[in-house]
Amino acid sequence: MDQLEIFKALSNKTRLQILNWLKDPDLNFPDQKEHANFDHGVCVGQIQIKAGLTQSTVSEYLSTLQRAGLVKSTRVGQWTYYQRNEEAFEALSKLIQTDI
Amino acid sequence: MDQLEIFKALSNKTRLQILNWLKDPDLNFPDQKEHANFDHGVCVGQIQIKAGLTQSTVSEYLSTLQRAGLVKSTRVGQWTYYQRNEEAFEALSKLIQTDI
DNA sequence: AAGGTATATCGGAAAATCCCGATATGCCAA
DNA sequence: TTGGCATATCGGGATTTTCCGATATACCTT
Repeated sequence: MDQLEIFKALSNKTRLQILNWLKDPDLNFPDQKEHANFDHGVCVGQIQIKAGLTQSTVSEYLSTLQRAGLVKSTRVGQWTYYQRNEEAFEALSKLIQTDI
Repeated sequence: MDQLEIFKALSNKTRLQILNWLKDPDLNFPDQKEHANFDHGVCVGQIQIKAGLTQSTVSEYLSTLQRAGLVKSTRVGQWTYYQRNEEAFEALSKLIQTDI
């Protein structure tokens, strides 16, 4: 758990929004719901549309969140699905009570 | 509580160290102990020495932490004492469990 | 009032981050 | 195997952050 890397990852409005959207894929990504379930999370393209930024930027942001451990990804065919890593948030919450 | 401002304030190694040092002034600022108590926290000069950065930088960092609500300051004569705002950390810990 | 000390603010060079378009990679279907 | 689609990576201009030295402000002492 690299504190600094985590806080840097959280220091961006869009990345915070993405994490928030991933809390409720059903609500925030209705389009994906028609084609696939959310067992592995939400695919990059859906997140990109919602974010309104370019594909490259969103892909990079998701990598940043993953390097920080805040999300995990699953590749299925040509899609990469991202979902929150809830254990990381619990750990971060506790870390703030003890280490920071 | 501005999430983004808080995470930006925490996205710097020195600022994280300062917050950590302020958890135990007795241990981390023995020099101040000889001249003043820690009722209002630690003065900028002591923090500056420990950080090994210039006075202006440390002053700026403390302002950043204060704007984020993570520390509070008290002016006494020519000294400004800074101390942690523990309520903010508790709130942040809970915010991560609910809002992020 | 004058000089000394502690802190805050200003201006700026260097480094990091943001976000883009272009391109590369990997997978799938025909 | 060729073309199309999803995602990742690359190169770079614009903006922000980092950290400095110089200067301003505020207070205290004499």
